[in-house]
Amino acid sequence: MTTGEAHRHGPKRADMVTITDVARHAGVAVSTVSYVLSGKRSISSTTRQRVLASIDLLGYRPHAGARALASRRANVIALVLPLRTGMHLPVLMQLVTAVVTSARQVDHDVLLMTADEGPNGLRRIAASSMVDGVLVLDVEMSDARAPVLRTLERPSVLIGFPADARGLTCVDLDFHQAGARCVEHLAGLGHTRMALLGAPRVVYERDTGFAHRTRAGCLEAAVRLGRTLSAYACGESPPEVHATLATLFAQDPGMSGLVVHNEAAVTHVLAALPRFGRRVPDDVSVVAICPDQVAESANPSLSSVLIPAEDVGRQAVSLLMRKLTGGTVPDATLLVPALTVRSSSAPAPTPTHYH
Amino acid sequence: MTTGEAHRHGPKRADMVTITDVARHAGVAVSTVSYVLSGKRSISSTTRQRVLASIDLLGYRPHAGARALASRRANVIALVLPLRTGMHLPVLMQLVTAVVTSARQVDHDVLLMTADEGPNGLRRIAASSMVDGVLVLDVEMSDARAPVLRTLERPSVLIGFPADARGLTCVDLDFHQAGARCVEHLAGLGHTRMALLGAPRVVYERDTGFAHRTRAGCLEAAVRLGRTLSAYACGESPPEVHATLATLFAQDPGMSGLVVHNEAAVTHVLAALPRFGRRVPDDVSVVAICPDQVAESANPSLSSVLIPAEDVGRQAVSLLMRKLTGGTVPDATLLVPALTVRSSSAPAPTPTHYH
DNA sequence: GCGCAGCGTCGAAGCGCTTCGAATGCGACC
DNA sequence: GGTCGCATTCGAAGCGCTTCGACGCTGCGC
Repeated sequence: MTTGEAHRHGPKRADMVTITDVARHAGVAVSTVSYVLSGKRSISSTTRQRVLASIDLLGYRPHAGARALASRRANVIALVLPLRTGMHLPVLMQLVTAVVTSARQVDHDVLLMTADEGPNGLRRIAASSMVDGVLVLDVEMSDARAPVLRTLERPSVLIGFPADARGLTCVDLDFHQAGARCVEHLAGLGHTRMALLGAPRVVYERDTGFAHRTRAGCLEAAVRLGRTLSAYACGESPPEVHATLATLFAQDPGMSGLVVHNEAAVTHVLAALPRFGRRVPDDVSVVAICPDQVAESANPSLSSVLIPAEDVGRQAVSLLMRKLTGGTVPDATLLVPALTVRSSSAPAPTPTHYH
Repeated sequence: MTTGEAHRHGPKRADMVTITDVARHAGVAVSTVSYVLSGKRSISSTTRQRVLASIDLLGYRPHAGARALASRRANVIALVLPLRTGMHLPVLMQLVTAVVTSARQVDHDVLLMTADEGPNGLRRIAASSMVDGVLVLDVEMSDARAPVLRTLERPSVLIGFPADARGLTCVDLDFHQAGARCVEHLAGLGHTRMALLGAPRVVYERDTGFAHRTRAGCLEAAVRLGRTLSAYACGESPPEVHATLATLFAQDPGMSGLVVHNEAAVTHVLAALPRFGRRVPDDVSVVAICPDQVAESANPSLSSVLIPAEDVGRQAVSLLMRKLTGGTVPDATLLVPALTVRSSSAPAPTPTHYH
C-alpha cells in the first residue's frame, strides 16, 4: 500500500509531524519546543504544559537523523557480537538483553554488528557518526578488534579481557575472587582437603587470563584459610575427566571439596564421581563456576558461582555512558561474584578410608 | 566560507571530514561528489576518478544522520527479538546472523530491539525515522505486535505466522511440505505403516498453524502414496512419550516409520523405543522436524527436515527491501524444506510379529 | 552559420533539529 | 522614575547531505 504523494521535490511525507508543526500549534518558537524536550534551558511551567500537550496531540516524534546532525549525538551505541560463538548461548542472550534494556533506560538504541564485517565494520560505523560508542562482546584473548578500538575516534567498552588490555576499558567477572569464594564456601563447610579441576591444559599454556586468575584465587584462599588445595588441568571428554579424577584421588584419597571451572566437563564429573565410590554431596562436595542454567539442570543441582550476565551488561553500558559524557572510568571493572548454594555441597564427611 | 574557526557556533569537530572537504580537495561542487557516490546522475570518468581519489585520501565517510535527513532513508532496519524465547537459541542466532549479513549486503544496518519495550518501542522507532523497516522474529500465534505493525507507517516482515496474518508479510518454513517430505522419505524406504508423533494436544487445540499444517502434510502424502499414517499428539515428558508410544504400538504393532514433530520429545522417543523392543533404525525408522543441532546430537543422529534459518533470514531481508523500494510482495512466503538423511532411517524391515 | 539536444557540472534550497546570542517583560532597587 | 537583573522566549545560523533546476559546452543537422 502506497501513500499518496510520491513525486514531489524534497520528498515530503504528509504524515510526518515536525517540531515546526508543534511550535505553530502551541504558539511558541521552535527553539522553545526543543528546550522543553531537552530541558537545557528553563521554561515556564505553563509554556511547558502547552507544548507537551501539543506534542501529545499531534503525536510528534523527533527525527533521529536531524537530531544527530544538529547535536552530533546519535544516541545509538553499537553492540558487536561474534558470529563464531564459543560462549554459552543463554548467557550471551542475557547479556544482549541486559545491554539493550540498560541502553534504553538512558535513551539510547542499539545497533547490532556481527564480527564478520571485521575491523572495517567498526571503522565504518564509527566514522559515519551512526553510533556514539561501541560495546564489544565475547572478547577473545588475542582479539583482532582490540587494536582497532584503540584507534577509533569513539569510546568503547569490552566485555571480557583481551591479552593486551592496555588503553581499553574492560568489564568481566572477577575470576580471582570467584575462585576464592568457592574455596571459602567449602572451607566453611569444614572441608580441609580440596582440589580445583580446571580448564584443559592448553588453556593454561596460552596466557588465558581468566583461567589463571581463578586458579590463583583458589590457591590464595586455600593458603589463607589453612587448607590443602591442588589444581588439575582437565580435558572435556568423559575419559579425560575420569583420568583426571583417578589421578586426583590417587594422590589425595581424602579430598572432599572439589571446585570445577570447566563448563563442559562438569556434568561428566558428576557422572564419574560415583564410580570412584564418592557420592555427591555426601562424600565429595562440588562447587562449579558456570552459567546458571548448567548449574540448575545438573543432577544434583550445583552449588556455583554464576556469570552475572545482567550485571555485566548493565555495567558495560553504564561505563560507556560515562565515557560518552566525558567522564573518566577505570580500565578494568571486575564484578563481585556471588555464590549460590544448591544441592552439590554439604558439610565435610567424617574421614573415611578409601582405597 | 572559512573553515578555521575552532569555537564557533555549532560544535565543530576537527577530525570530521565532510563532503565539502572532499569537494574542495577534488575541485568540484558538493553535488558532484554526492552524485559520484550515489550514481544518480552521470559523471565523467575523469571527474569520478578524481573525486574517488580525494575520498580515499581524506578518509571521507558520509554522515549517516545528515544523509537520513536529506534523503529520508536511514538505511537501517529494526530487528525485533523476543526476550522470552521459546525458540531454540542456536536457530535464533543463525537467524540473527543471517539477517545482519544480508542487510549489510544491501548496505543496511540493523537496529536491535527487544520486545520488552513492546508496541510502543515499535512506534517510537518507526516514527523517529530511525529505521526504514521492521523485521519481527519469533512471532507468536497471538502476537501483540501484529496489530501494531499493520498501523505502522513503515513496512515490516514477520518471521513466523501469527494466527491472523491478514495484511502482513510473513516468512516461514513450509510445514505442510515438511510433513510430506518426511512421509515420502519413509515411503521411499519401503515403509508402509507410519505414525506422526506431534506436539502436545493443547497446541492443536489452539489454532496453531504450523502444527496443523505439518499433520495435514503428512496425512496428505500418506494418502497420495497409499500408506497408512496415524497421527498422535504427544506431551513432552518421558512418561507421556512412553504412554503415547504404548498406545501407538498397541494399535499398530507393525508401525515402522515414525515422524516426530516435537523437539522436546524427540530424544525421549529415541530413548524409549528400545524398551518397546524396537531398535532404530533396524525396526523403526525415525524422521524428525527439528533444528539441525538437535538432529545431529541425537543418538543415533536423526534424519530430519531442518529449519533453514539462513534462508529464512535472507528471504525476510530481501522481502523487506522489496517493500522498501515500493515493490509488491506476496503475503506469505513458504520455504521449501530440505530433508537430510542421517542414521535414524533405513529400509523397512521384513515384517516381524510383536506382542 | 544557427538552433537544438544532451551531457556534465554547479549552485542553492531545503531536510528537521539544536544552540547561541539577543530581545522581551517584569519586579526590585536606588 | 529610571535602571539593573533575572527569568523566559525568540530568531537565526548552522549541522552535512541530497536533489532539482539551470547553465555552459560540444557536436550535430539543416
